[in-house]
Amino acid sequence: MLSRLTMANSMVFHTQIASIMEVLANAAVAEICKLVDDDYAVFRLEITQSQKENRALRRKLLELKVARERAERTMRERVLASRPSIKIIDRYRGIARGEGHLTGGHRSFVKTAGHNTLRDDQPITVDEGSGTSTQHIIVIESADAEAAGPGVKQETSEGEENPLYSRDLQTGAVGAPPVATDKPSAAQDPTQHHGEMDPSNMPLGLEAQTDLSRRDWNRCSRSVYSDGCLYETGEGMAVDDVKVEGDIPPTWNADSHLGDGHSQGRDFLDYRESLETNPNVAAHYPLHTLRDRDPLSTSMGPSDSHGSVLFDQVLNSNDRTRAQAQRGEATSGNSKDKRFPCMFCNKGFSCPQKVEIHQRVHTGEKPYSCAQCHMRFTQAGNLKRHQRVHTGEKPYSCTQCHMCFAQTGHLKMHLKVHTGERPFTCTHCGKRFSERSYLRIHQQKKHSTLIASDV
DNA sequence: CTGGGGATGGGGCCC
DNA sequence: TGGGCCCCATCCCCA
Repeated sequence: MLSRLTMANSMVFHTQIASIMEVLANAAVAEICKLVDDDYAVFRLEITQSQKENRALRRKLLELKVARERAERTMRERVLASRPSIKIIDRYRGIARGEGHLTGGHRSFVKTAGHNTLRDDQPITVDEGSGTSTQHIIVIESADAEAAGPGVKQETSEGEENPLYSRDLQTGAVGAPPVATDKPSAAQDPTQHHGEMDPSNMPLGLEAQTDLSRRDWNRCSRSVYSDGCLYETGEGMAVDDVKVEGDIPPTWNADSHLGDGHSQGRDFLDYRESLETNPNVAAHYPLHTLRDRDPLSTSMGPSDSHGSVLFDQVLNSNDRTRAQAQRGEATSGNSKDKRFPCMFCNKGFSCPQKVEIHQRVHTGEKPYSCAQCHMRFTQAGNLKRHQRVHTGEKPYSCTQCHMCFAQTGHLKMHLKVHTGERPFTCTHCGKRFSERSYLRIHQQKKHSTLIASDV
């Protein structure tokens, strides 16, 4: 009886143990499930956020492409309006519509602003939001052979004739050669020593830039940026280290111009804006390569009254080039002696260094900085000349009076005061001026309507 | 008219 | 000898 009772108690005990174990196990499982659910919820939240970010980035990328296409179309229309017989169909149009692919078809080079090592078919890495992508930038080219009129040479793939040396494409309707109404006679005009250049033969840029010409330039050009630069701070000369492989060019360094009265923050923005509306540049400098260099991202400070200086320079550079061409000063890209073309405007130069210097007009790079005032210059000679401002040196003295000048050109101008030389004659009223700029100002003030009608 | 700076071309030097 | 590199003169524009 006693043993039976003991056995019964034992069974009850075991039953209770089993029950407790089951409860504990259920509790453990429930806790584990709860943990899993919590983690899953967090995981889902993260995924959702990532998806949102991806959508936002995709939308941003699309907006960039649309904006780029719109800017290019605008400039293309302007170009076509000025050269109605030339039609240019570019591939970006197809890209923006999703008809093309950045990596397909013809490939071309891309030059990131501020660094000159160029190679054909060189991929670039663009930051388009969260990630990076490697793209081959397509040079705008005439893709629609039927659209192009007779005589219009289209850019073609590698191995074809270098359009830089081809004048075939220059058959568009262009204006008559400019009439130099503000010029003195050839014998009088001191500017007539420049080479001849029919402005109508200026390469359009959109069509003329070819892989062949670029290779020629690449082959012959060196990268000054990879050379490093010297400092002559002791003499007030300083040259920045301009190794800018894919980085912000020194010109746009945040520490270069903050508060010095020559902030280039907006300069660059304006410059970029000009590039975005400049078909010559836009064809070679895709906007994202420029946006990657947005100085705002480098904490560039706000601009000042000088902010649009570079903007004007860059915007006016093409105008100035055009004006020089009209004066017969621009050099031809097809000359044997001018076989190094600017990748922006196709203007030819005799050696790679000239191209390097010239292209600073477009890139805004100013590697030479003054140690006294932080002014920056594209050329060492200009910096050297500038430093006379600080030294007070005026080595050019007038033999007729006590005047001294820091620049020889100023002395030359000044001498006309004594000689009375006035070689520039207004064709409208006959008034004579010692300098072309005076004549131009005079005509703008007095004969603006006549000038407009001349054009 | 002066002064400062942008930009180009020529020429000399060096490798 | 030719090309790269650098310096300088020069023209030009603009304030």
